Order: sequence, then structure tokens, then C-alpha cells
Amino acid sequence: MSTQDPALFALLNEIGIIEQLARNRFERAQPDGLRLPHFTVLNHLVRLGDGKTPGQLARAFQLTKATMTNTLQRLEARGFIRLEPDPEDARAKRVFLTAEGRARREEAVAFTATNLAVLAQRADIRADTLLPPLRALRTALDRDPQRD
Amino acid sequence: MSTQDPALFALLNEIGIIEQLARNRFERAQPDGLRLPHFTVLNHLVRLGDGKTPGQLARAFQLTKATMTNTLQRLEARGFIRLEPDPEDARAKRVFLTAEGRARREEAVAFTATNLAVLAQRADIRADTLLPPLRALRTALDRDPQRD
DNA sequence: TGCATGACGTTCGACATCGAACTAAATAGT
DNA sequence: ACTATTTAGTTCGATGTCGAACGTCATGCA
Repeated sequence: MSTQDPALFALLNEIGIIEQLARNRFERAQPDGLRLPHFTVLNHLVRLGDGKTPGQLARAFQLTKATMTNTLQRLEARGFIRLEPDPEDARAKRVFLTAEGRARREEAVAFTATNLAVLAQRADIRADTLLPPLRALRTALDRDPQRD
Repeated sequence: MSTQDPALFALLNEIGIIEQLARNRFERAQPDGLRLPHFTVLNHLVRLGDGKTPGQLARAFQLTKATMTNTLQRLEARGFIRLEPDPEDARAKRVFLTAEGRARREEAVAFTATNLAVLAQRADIRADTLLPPLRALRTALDRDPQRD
């Protein structure tokens, strides 16, 4: 209360809780301990094409390279991706999906779609209406920070 | 793409990124390594009154008791809170703010307010409009999971 | 009264994430 | 051509978070 607690503060608060609940629900539903970041990377590679470098992925998700290294190592250990040297740049690597990785992503997508459908029905949400302002918020948050 | 990527999926995605950016900005701005969860607990105790039990706080934030134990231990180590035995229940403890804790929270609030003002201006967001639907989403997400 | 069950908080091990420090390779500038 | 700077990825230590297992105390039930 008092001066603070502007709606924006409450909004970010709510967003934090939603993120936490959504992540928990996703991860608890996976039979094999697949984590949200793992799925996110698999999904990204399927949708936008593989062969990306770890650095590109880190930037796409706003994560540090250290974090991406960790995620990719675990995905590789599970056999969901393959890391190959970049023929054009000896410093870099390229990330490729394996058949297992694609399959596992399909599984997760199918489950998630079901769950989201239930959720959408339960909360009568106009996600398409909420999306643009949240994108604007993200963009504003994105500016001037400097990371990594 | 293909079947999924309903707006709700994109929405949760966006929420995840916003949470991450907001947390990062907050924590980077603190001079002493105060973390968002620390501030959140201090803020909660100031606003809703101290003397809560760790379990109450864990439930309020949807965190496990283990997580709350960790956060409270760090807050106590910094001298921002005091943990006292509950006179009515020998298993429980009570969390009290110290003067330093209140002061540190004030500092963080002041800074945050400034930052949020900038942010609100930059992204022309109607936070008060977005809040109700997000609360609905949170509530829906909240149902049926069972935690801890 | 006594025992089973439940609630409170802690500890432990695992994981994601960060920032800092590092190595190796590419690039720019002289 | 050489050196300085930048860029790619890794490693390390710290932290938040979780689930599982635990000890302690409270409560219900017989």
C-alpha cells in the first residue's frame, strides 16, 4: 500500500506467480523429468529449424551462455540433440535435433495442448487480447538492460 | 507451429520471459545482492504484518516449506528478520521484521517505484486492465494441482 | 491413557540460473 | 604481418527452487 503497489507492481507480481505455477504444472506432468527449458529449446528448434548455435539460442531466450551450455549438455545426454562443430567458425557449434528429440517434443506438445485447452476453458481468457500489451511490456523491459 | 501455438501458449511464453527480465532488472539494481524472493518476503511482512509462521509464508507465495526455510535463513543472516519460537505451538516459529529489514524494504520500494514509473511510461500499459484476466488465469492454474 | 496420523520446520541432493574468470578462435587496426 | 579486441563456449561457485526423507510436536481416536 502507501505510495507503491501501483497496478504495474501488482501485475508483475501476478506474472511471477503464474510463471511459477505454469512451470510447475508442466514439469510435474512429464514422466521423465523433462524440464521446461529443455522443452522450450526442443520446441524452438523444431519450429524455427535446427542448426543454430548455442549463442543464438541463448540470445533468443534471454539466457546467459552459461545457462545454455548447461541445458544443451543435458539435452545431449538424453539423446535429444547432437552438437556438431561449425564448419565455418571453429569456435562455434551447431545444435541439431535427433529423431528422439523430435519425438519427445511431439509428446510434450500433445500433452500441453490438452492441458492448455482445459486451462483456457477454466479461465475464460482472451489470450489473443492480452498478448499485444504483454509484448509491449516485454519490449520495454528489454530495453537498456545489457546482459551477458 | 502446426496444431499448437494457441494464443494461450504464446501468452504463457511471454509471461515467462517477462518474469525473467523483471527479476533480472530488480536484482541487478540492488547494491547488496538482495534477491527478489527476499524483497518479496520483506514486503509481505510490512504490508500484511509480521509474526507469520514460515508455513503461512510458504503457502502465501506458493513455495515449498523447504524453499521458505532457505529464504528465511538468509534474511535472518542479513539481520532483516528475527525468528522466534511460537509460544502456542512448539513446532512452529514466528517471523518478525527487524528495523534493518524495514529500512531495507523501504529502500527497495523507493527504487522499484522509480523504475516502474519509467517502465510504465515506456510501455504504455494499462496494468489495471490486464490485472483481472491474469488473476483469473492464476486462479485457474491454481486449481487441482496439490503441492507440498 | 496411548498410539496413529498429521502438521511444522529442517536437511539433503538435484537442477536452472547467474556473474566472473577462462581458453580458443576470429577480426580489427595499425 | 602483429597485436589488441571481440566473440564462442566452458567451468566454477553461489543462489533459488523442488521433492523426499526426517525429527519434533499436536491431535484424534480408541
